[in-house]
Amino acid sequence: MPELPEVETTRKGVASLLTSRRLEAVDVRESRLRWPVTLPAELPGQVLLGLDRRAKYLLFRFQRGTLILHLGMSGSLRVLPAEAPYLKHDHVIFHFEGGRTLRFHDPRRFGSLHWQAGEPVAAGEHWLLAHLGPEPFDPAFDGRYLKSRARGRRVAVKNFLMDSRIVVGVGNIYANEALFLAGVRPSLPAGRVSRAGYDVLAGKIREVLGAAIDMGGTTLRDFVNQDGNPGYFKQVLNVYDRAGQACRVCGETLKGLRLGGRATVFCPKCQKAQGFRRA
DNA sequence: ACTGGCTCCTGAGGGC
DNA sequence: TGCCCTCAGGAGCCAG
Repeated sequence: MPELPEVETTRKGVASLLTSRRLEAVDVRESRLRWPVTLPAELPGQVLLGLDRRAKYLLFRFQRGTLILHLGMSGSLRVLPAEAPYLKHDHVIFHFEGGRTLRFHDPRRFGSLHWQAGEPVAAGEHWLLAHLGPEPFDPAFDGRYLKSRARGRRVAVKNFLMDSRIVVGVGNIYANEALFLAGVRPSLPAGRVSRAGYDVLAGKIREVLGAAIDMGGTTLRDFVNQDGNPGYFKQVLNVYDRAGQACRVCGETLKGLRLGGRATVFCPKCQKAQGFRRA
């Protein structure tokens, strides 16, 4: 399940292999993704100018438009020689000049592909991207911002942080981890988290995402990096998937619950209602 | 304006 | 060994 670090790792890898290459053909082998895939006839023949990212969307900048790709839950991209055999669930194949192919592989088909015509910068106007909040590494994302957006909100702070209109790129794993490191209880209504709590939270979100990006992304079951090698954990996860086990800090048994339908784990001792551990 | 629940889908994992 | 059941999860959508 690609989280922001996996998407960023994929972006770097694919960009290094395909930037400045001309796309010769696109083979849509399965169009039933999250939304039906419809790509324009004008796409083949264009040169890939660069690869950007907004939230977990990858933005392939072509000469006359932008291809907007989301990996969904189980999606991955690989760059392979044209003659390499296709795998089951290789849904879209992009044939680039020089015999390289980009393959979008997505067993669960929660991923998506859209085309936004026009100058590359116009991709931000696409409806998928229009209402996204700031990137975690945007200077505008800080405790003051979070506190201002949280005023009056009764939704659990964990779900608040996972709302892409508030801040993008904070998936379930990192929401759990950041809340643990900040000492904030996930179920606390967003409006009741203190300004100090949000100051620490903003920093911890950047910390856990940044560390994972630096290491090339943590990985769970489905992630395959762009070279086709299985991913692996490098970052120690303190709470995610550890319900019932001992807190690494205090030894207390970690508790699991569901918030907004998502698996949530926290330490009852380290994560007090209002408080936060020293940064 | 918010909120919580639903939806898409396949493969992994547990129980027997 | 194999079958069946449950469930996970990003994020848009929608009803209340």
